[in-house]
Formats: sequence, C-alpha cells, structure tokens
Amino acid sequence: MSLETSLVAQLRASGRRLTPQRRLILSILDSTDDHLDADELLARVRERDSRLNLATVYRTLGVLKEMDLVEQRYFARDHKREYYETVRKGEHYHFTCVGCGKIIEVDTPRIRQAQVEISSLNGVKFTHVCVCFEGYCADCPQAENAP
Amino acid sequence: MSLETSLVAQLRASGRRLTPQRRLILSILDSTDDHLDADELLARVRERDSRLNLATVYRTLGVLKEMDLVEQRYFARDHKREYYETVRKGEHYHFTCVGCGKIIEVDTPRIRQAQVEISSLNGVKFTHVCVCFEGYCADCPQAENAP
DNA sequence: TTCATTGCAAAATTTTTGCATACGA
DNA sequence: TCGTATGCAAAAATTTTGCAATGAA
Repeated sequence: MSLETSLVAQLRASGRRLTPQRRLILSILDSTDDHLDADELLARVRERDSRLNLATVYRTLGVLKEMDLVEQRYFARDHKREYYETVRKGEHYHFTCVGCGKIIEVDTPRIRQAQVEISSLNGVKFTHVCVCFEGYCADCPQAENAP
Repeated sequence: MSLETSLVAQLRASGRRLTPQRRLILSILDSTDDHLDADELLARVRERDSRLNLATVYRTLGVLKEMDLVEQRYFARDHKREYYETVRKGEHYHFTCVGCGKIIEVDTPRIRQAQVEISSLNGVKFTHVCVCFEGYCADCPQAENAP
C-alpha cells in the first residue's frame, strides 16, 4: 500500500479532506531522499504550486505526522529546525558531520536493544525515540583531532 | 576538582572573568537534580539576585557549554526548549513520560556500543550524541494501550 | 450546501544581538 | 584603567493561530 493510499484512507476515516496541497506535499516528501525542513519543502512545493503557503506546509505536516506517514527529525545540535521524512525508509538513524554538514544514514540494532532493556528494567512503554549522532565524517580532516 | 574550580581555571585561561552572575548560575545548576530550561533557571537565579537578566543566563550557559561544564538536553518531542545539566552526573539518558511529564534518567551501554560500531563501520568520529526516549512510565495508565 | 482547509497576516515562543553602562582584574 | 560582562530592549528565527474566503464531498 503506497503512502498516498494510506493518506486517502486515513483522511476519509477521520473526516478530513484530500486536497491538492496535501497530496502534493506528501508526494514531494515521498519522492526525495533529501532531508527537508519546512522552508525547503515549501520551496519545492512552490515549483508546482506557487500559491501554496508556509502555514499550509506546517498544518499538513502536522496531519501527516498524526497519521504516522511522516516523521519529524532533528539533526546535530541545531534542534531549532525540524526536518521531515516519510516512513517509507523504515528504522534508521542519522549521523551529521559537523565539518561538512553531510548527513549519513546509519543502521544499528542497539537503539532498539536499549529500548527493550530499559522497558523491562523500568516498566515503561516506548512510543518514540529521537537519536542524533554528531561528529566528523571520514572525509573531513578534523576527524584526526576528534576524541 | 569541583565544577567551580574548573570554572575559575578555565575562565582565567581564556581571558574571561569570574562574575557573581556566572558563579551563581553554575552553583544553582550544579546543586539541583531538576532539569531546568533557561526560564526556570532564571527564576531560581532571581531568588538570589533579582536583577539578573535572561540574556545573561543564555550567555553564561554558552560559556559553560563551551567549557564542557554544562550540557544541553532536549526532552521528548518538544525540542524547542533546551534544558541544561552539569556534567557532574556522568553519562546517562532521559526517558520522558508523555502521560505525566516525568523525566526518568536511564543508563544503558547500548548507545556507546552503537557509536563504537558505527565508527568502525563508517570511519566517522563522534563528538556528541543526543538521545531522547519517550513513552509512558509505569505509573501512567496509558501504558496498557501503547505499542 | 456545509464545514474542513487554505492563504495571509499577525502572534507566540525561544534564543540572540546591539549598545550604553558597570565592574573585574 | 581597560576591556569583558551585564542589563535592557529590540531583533531573529521558527512555528502556530485567527479569520475571512475557498473548495472538497
């Protein structure tokens, strides 16, 4: 089932409407591997609909997050800006190079493992985890000096 | 060596000054187990110096972070607000209950393990990791329904 | 037709900055 | 004394909200 199919189904189920704006925003997010923030997303959206407004981007992202079609991410230490990804990619984490700004997607079972262990130790239930890795990538010379 | 001793040494070494404001802000942060944001920190600071300004709090936090005496944290999904802790506690992570807002400090070797593995796999060097766990604590009834 | 959604502008929230004054070394 | 730090107010940056107009079902 494609994300758009899920979107249509879930919008209907919750009494919401399928608008061209919502469809466009999801399709752009779903067809890129870039990590976009609201502004960058608006810029791409406007290539196809120059009237679309930033408030609509934010409101649509809210709807898509609520439907678990899109996830919000933070990178490195600059947590003032949110970035968005569709769920298409499955579980993965991000390493941000503070030298060149590159974002590397990484895979590790350790986070999930930590959740399982913390759950059974503390009796908690996880709903969400946010992980941002930060450092120097292999191409950045500063890697030599880092701890 | 206490944090204040480190503070004095590092301030001197970098040509900066030890002011009553800086001493007060560090001492309040260092003597609480609460997780404070800039506003809450200002409130506590003002119990002892009612003239102290929010800008001074932010500027001092900047200095303390630069000296690695204080770390900035984010909790749950609300990353608009930064919280601050002194380094006194050592490595630990935070679980935020979305039911009652409680923050539980948790300990796990898995994050460090992930860093080691990701480093050797991708040739990167870590400088920083940010982890926010989120869910329902053992005392919150919603725990039954969570995935 | 009806009510959710949009566009626009204004507001809200948190953090940063400019500048004159105060004060630590 | 000299230059860093403070207080105050104004600015920045990102996200949210109120409201009239629009348009999906």
